[in-house]
Amino acid sequence: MKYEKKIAIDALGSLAHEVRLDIFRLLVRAGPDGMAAGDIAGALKIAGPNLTFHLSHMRQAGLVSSRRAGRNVIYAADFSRMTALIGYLQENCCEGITPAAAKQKESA
Amino acid sequence: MKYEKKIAIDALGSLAHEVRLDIFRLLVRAGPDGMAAGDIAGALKIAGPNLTFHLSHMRQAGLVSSRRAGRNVIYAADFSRMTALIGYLQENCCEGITPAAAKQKESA
DNA sequence: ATAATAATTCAATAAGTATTGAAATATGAA
DNA sequence: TTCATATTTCAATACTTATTGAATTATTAT
Repeated sequence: MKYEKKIAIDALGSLAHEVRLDIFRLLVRAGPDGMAAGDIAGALKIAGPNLTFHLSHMRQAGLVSSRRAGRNVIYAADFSRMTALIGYLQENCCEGITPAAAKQKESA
Repeated sequence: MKYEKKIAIDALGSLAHEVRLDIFRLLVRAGPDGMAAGDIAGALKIAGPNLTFHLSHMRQAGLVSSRRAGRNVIYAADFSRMTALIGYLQENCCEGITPAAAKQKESA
């Protein structure tokens, strides 16, 4: 499979679950500083092991990064993967429908 | 769950599979006229029942529409769901990173 | 060193998704 | 009507993903 497509599918699959979408939105709102795993668990009421499972999934998909800070592990949204995904969808799945593509079409 | 979020998750899940992403991209390229199920199966080398399974999935998610034409059933991409998905992701998962949002931020 | 807190790993189970081949339905042609 | 083509339904199986509770590892504080 083409590399770019695999990246896109991994990101799509990672976001296609309520818990993970909630996590990602929370981390987007938290910004670059991110949030401790425990705080995410508290905010979304998810059990520890389940949270780890979903965060690992998202990290594998490149949607979040993590770093340790004392006994906490801080997770942060990785925006570049998100914008790459949107770019992929616009280029491959829209064909002149989105504003950006429509603009291109206009000037062609 | 919020309605808009459910719609987004369904669309994400529907696109998060190689076969379905391939189908969708094929239908996007085919345009509004769409393609007969058999032609999709031929182009992507998918067995009939499996194709039906994936197309049903996508129709349920609102990504494709279908109509019968003689003995063929024609499937077409539904662009509005796709653009709605991109809009959702930009609004909820990007926070001022995409060009559009950056523009808004600029003028704010 | 001991205890307390934070997070992860592990193993078991439950739940959901994908694929296949055979059978059924729908339409059009001879 | 009978036959051929197109698609779907069905049932079985295989595969993947999600959830839970118990045990483990990592870090800090006493």
